[in-house]
Amino acid sequence: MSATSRTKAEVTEVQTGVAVQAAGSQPSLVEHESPVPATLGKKGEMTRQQILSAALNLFRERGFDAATMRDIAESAGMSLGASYYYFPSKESIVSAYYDYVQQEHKVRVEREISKAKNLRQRLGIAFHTKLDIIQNDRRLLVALFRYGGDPHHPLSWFGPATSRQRELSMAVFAHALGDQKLPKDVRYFAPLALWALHMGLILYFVNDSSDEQRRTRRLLDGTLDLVTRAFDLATAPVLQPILRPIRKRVTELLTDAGLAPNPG
Amino acid sequence: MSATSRTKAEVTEVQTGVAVQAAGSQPSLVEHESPVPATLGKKGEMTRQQILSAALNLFRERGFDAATMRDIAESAGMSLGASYYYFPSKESIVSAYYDYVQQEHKVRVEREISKAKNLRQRLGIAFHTKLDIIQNDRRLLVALFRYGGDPHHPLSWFGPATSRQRELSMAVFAHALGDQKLPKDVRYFAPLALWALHMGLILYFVNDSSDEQRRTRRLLDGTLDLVTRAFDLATAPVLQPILRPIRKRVTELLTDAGLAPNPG
DNA sequence: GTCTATAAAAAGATAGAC
DNA sequence: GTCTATCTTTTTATAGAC
Repeated sequence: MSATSRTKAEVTEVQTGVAVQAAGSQPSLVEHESPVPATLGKKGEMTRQQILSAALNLFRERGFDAATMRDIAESAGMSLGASYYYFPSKESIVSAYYDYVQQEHKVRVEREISKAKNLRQRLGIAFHTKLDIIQNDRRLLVALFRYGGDPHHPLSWFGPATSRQRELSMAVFAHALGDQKLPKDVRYFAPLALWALHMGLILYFVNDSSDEQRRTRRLLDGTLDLVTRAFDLATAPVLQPILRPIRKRVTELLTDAGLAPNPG
Repeated sequence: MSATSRTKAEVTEVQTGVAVQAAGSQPSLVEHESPVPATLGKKGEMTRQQILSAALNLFRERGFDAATMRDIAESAGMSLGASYYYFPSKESIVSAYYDYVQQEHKVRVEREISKAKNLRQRLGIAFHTKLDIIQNDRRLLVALFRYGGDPHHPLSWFGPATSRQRELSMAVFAHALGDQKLPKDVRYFAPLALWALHMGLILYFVNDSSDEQRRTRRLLDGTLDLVTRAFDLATAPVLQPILRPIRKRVTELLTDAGLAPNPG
């Protein structure tokens, strides 16, 4: 379990959610395509962060449904109408959170990836840091899965509205793969496969009631061992006569299914 | 909590919801376990079917969210209160639909499985009949995925409330496997794997806007070709030195993750 | 037993004053 | 930018007719 040794300070940063974000390298965690006035003054930006922070705390405490906009507004020390001024809907708060998660994931992986000595460790960092970031947000993550099956909903994982977040996430996994020697087709689809795997693990994670979700961590480590072995097998010369036609077929299937990255 | 030994008074209490909140538990789950209240007379059963039918039509037309209980009741030719007498919530209608799907799936597979001449064809029947049944219900199926990530919700795929449906579904896939010669561990986890695969395909299916979802059908056929080949490889003697330790590891992982069927 | 009619409450969202 | 007041939709619950 390599990347799981978060310091307390870092965890606290995640828990407050607002992420003190040392020296504004990025403008804001919360620049979604939401109709939020781009012209938020310094004070307005503070207020927005207050609302976001209060909302995330409430989501963590009692879940997405049970936390009402009235509660959020009150907890942030303002009126209901004021909070709607900053977030057009309850879901847009979740979207802002998700943007934050992606940004944080990218930053952490880029920071820690150099410590890894092989593919297994790089994958470990990519996956474990993701879980680290969302460790305390299982009740909130429910809202992210809620619209997964609804292709027309703005928060659907498959919809166009979240394509940016999806691609960012896949880019992180691609980065974690590094210059690993892999067959061309494997390399091409690996980020997608890893993204899908990580979504499945998050689904398990959300449902994992074990202490600090250690079960998910064990499952993850075991799965990554197998994934690494699979990558090894994928390059083993003796197996190529068997594997190459299979890879070819898989590539055709995924492409025909419209699942190829960067379509068109 | 035995769903079969329910007195009439208890059922009424549950359905009106009075005793539910007092107890603080989730007795409404019994609705999922006994989809048709035994206390309904012949006429009542008709009425229930009317409501179910009207609801499904509306769900298909405008989706789960847009169809209100008032619409459903009106479409079924009765009052709001009457429909609540038969279904304690909108979601319980979805649950009834899902019960129907399972039952229909079982019946169809049992009816058609004898036509198949090999494993590939048996799997084809198992998967395609499932898609046949839900072919026109993509907008409705959204509601099935909605609570997938919420372990405490009665309709969560992973929750105890839906375990019966899950096991029924896996049993159908196990039946489709027939007496296919497979390693013991592979056979043990195959129904779970096939169930998971079929859930993933349904997720794709729901998001598939191609004509009559032909894309999903193609993806399914290609995937089943690969699955069949995988089963072949799993039994190929020359590959056992490589595969056996991997299978062993996978078995350990799934068992430790609590994903083994018939736990305990 | 079965159903009608209606009320009350909750929560998301908005309008307009300041 | 922030507030108060209000709207709208939906669900839960119940009284009581037949």
